[in-house]
Amino acid sequence: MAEAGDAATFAYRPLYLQVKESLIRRLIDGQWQPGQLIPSEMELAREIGVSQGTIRKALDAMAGENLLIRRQGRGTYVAEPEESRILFQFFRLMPDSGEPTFPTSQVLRRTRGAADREERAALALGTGAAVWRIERVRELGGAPLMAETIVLPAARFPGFDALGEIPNNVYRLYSERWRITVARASERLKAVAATPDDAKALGCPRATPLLRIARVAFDLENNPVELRLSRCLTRDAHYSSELR
Amino acid sequence: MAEAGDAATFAYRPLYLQVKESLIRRLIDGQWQPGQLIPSEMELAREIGVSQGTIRKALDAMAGENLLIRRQGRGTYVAEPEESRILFQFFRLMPDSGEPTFPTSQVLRRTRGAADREERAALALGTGAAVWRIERVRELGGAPLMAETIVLPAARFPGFDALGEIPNNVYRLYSERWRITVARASERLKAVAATPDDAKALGCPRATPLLRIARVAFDLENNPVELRLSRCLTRDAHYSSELR
DNA sequence: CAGTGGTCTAGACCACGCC
DNA sequence: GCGTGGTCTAGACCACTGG
Repeated sequence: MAEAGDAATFAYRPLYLQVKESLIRRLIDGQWQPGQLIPSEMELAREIGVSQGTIRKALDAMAGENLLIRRQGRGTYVAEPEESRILFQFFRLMPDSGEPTFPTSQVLRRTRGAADREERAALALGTGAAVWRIERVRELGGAPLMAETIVLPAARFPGFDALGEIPNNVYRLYSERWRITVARASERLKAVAATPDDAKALGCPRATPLLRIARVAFDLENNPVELRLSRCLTRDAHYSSELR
Repeated sequence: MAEAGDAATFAYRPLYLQVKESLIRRLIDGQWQPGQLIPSEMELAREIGVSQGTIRKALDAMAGENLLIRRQGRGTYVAEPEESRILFQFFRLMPDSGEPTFPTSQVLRRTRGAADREERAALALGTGAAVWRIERVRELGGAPLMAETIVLPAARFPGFDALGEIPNNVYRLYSERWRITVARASERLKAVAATPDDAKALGCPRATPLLRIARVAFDLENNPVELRLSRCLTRDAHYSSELR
């Protein structure tokens, strides 16, 4: 980290970004675990050999990406996939009135098969790659809200079949069981008509308009790790999006 | 700005936030106009009587909210509602394949009336308040994409009836004609069935599933200034949302 | 070449949480 | 009272832009 200013005219990267990447590497390697208190700014500055201000810029950037949580007076922690954070960060479907709540889940099926064309494209898989598929219904206040299909590359989730019950918060499961951190996700929304299967699962008439959310989730190294297809009833709920 | 550290234990506001608010005030007052080059960091620091670093934090925060555009070597500019920025910032409906494009608009109707319950709630209006309503169809590549109703509080848009043609980019119109800057927007998405009117405007069968976007746009002072109801065909397009 | 924003440093003080 | 992150300052140098 001594060659801070060698800036070969091209490929110049600010020091704080280099520091940030080296710290993200510690998250990827598992050297820093979710929930853990990391060293203070002063300690990191001494260890890495840069000023406290440079460490600060790196940590602030990581906190801005929800990888770290900074708490004045206490320290800096590695972000955890706990319910409330996931709810706020990754779950944009809100009841029309009342507070956002985490829906319950009921798993219908869990199968293994060859990834189809769409799944291979979304998950960057080769032909013939195997995937796990989880189908579940999620309810809010006792009423069905969404039918969901989660598709996981089998290669990234070894021992998936040996798993007992699948919990509601699967991102915590990915983290604890396979050390996979979901860092960001990209969603594509469309309006579709309920298929007979959807109608049955959701208890709605066939061809009811549903909000279809196709989500691809990415890990810390920006590899796609999950494809999720949700078909949502939006009679009493909506997808919330803030633009600025 | 001399009493930087009087911090009455409660109601403490960091200096850079106070500076930021005073600079936002210059935008609201029109002292700084869209597109204008504002004074350099050093000049502002001297004028306001704080360090360059504090000015920087304020300007960076404003740039993060897309109020300013900073360009190394050139200076800091007030953001303008130009096509490409609006497209990127406020228009999340993308073709399934190909680059995002700004759709064309054809205005069907322009009427004035009393705001209904929903409009009053969204725009924070009192009973009996008047609104303008613009109904238009937007097309992409010659095919109808969305039917849109724009609702504006008449009080905020004086002389609206004297307006000639309504341009495609209405945010630029708001800015140039009424000095209203749209700083952020909040959207609620649902799936609905096409009404007969929608079906006619969009040239689709009745009851086709449509993506319904209800957007409320806010000005620099965080007052709602526009309600927009869009019903979108999502056969060849989708709403894009990035979560991190 | 001068001027701008961007980075980096070093040091002081403040607000906060915990003991 | 101590250690943490948060703010504020001052100054140096770097990368980029335009004349």
